[in-house]
Amino acid sequence: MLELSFLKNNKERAIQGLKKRNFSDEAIQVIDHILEADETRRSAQVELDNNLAESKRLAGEIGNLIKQGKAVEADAIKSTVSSLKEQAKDLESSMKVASERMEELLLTVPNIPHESVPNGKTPEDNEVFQAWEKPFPTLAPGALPHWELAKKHNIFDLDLGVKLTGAGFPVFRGKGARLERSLINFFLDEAARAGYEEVAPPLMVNSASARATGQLPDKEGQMYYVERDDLYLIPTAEVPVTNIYRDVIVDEKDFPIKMTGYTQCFRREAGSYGAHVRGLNRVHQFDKVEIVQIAHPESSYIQLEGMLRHVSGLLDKLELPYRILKLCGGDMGFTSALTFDFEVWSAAQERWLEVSSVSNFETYQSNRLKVRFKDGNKIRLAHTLNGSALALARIVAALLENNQTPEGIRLPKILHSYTGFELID
RNA sequence: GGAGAGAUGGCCGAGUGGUCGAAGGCGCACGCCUGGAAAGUGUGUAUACUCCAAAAGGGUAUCGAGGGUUCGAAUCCCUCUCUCUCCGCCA
Repeated sequence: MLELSFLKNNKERAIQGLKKRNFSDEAIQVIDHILEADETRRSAQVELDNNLAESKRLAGEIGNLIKQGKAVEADAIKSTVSSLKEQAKDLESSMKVASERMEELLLTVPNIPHESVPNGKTPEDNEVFQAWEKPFPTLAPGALPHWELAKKHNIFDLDLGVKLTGAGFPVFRGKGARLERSLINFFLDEAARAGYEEVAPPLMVNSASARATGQLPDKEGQMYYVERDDLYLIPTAEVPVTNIYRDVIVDEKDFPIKMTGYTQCFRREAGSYGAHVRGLNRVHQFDKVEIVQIAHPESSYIQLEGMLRHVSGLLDKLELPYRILKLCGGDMGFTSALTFDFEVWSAAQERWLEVSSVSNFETYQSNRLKVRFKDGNKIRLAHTLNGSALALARIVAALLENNQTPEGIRLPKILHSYTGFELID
């Protein structure tokens, strides 16, 4: 949620930002509506505050009069207070109506894109920030997509997942399960080396947490919901890990706060079916190591660059061809100010697969989370950032496809000590 | 799941209807004292919204959450949540 003060003081910038997100002129008027609602709320509050102050003063007077035994005078004032109280009810409700309307509208406004975000409407308009300069792996004729390789080498089984649970829940087996676990350990070890504190959070969160990181109300349909206990299965570790700092006033000395967490992620992915989601390309449950930072506003973009380097390093070590995209205004997530996507080349499918999304949310998320720090006497919102480092399922897909040989799948060197084998045959 | 006890500021802990955003202590910050430190001592030390051009200084709300009684609630009543103890169940 944007800060109201930002809209008040930087209205023109906000308008330009929404234009970059392809808001129509009509839709942009939401800003005026928000400011109007705020104006209404404020004037109602001033009146209410004055009313309550007067009631309080009179109530104190009544106390004194009663002590002095002047019951008649006290009763006279009581009726004044009662009528003040009647007015207060009305003022309170109009204040509530206005502030609810304001918040409702404010929630419909996405984050203002960073100035470097390219214009555009669709994924085709994303800017290639770092291209892959080296050659792609060349596969022997008859190379298989990863779902075929999975069957051949007994790495994972989607049909078995259907039996146990339903479509989109892969069952990893044998060396496939070991590969999965190896990648998790590798990613966590690398994150620890880069200074991220490891966190093993709950896989279910309450609605307050889901609201604070922005999954509610926007993405309610994307999360699995356990009605009986009013809990949501997390779609990403970002939710519980970032919420560690909900309502916390951070000591400035502790910036940047760096945390990493491995979790399974659960996504309903309602309405996405078809060939492009075959195999591990899109599943309901997958493993992911997430990196999260809470940073000082002045240095959050430096931290973002560090996160990009971290993710690049992982892909380099896994010897996977990848490129980095800077997302355009139309393709960026609702809450993000600047997002870079990492895509690995999936050689048999001959397509790029998104394996990481690294974003700076500036204060958009922290405004709902209330992650703040003291800047002198002022309390300011911190910046939050996060990125996948990395999402497992698609990495596995690319590793299988790119490294297939007639003898089997040759794993990159970095994984050998984790897996205990070099070849999946 | 059953029975009981409890929830107050960064922490501990007073406060059972009036001037209580809340005693006292600890912690923390700054000053005095000291050669330096400890001890001692003085001052300050919540958050949100809001008034004021800003600062200074006001106002309102907040004592787990929500509702109610009352002129007035941390204090009384109701609902919910959470924590602790005992029992039951159980990786």
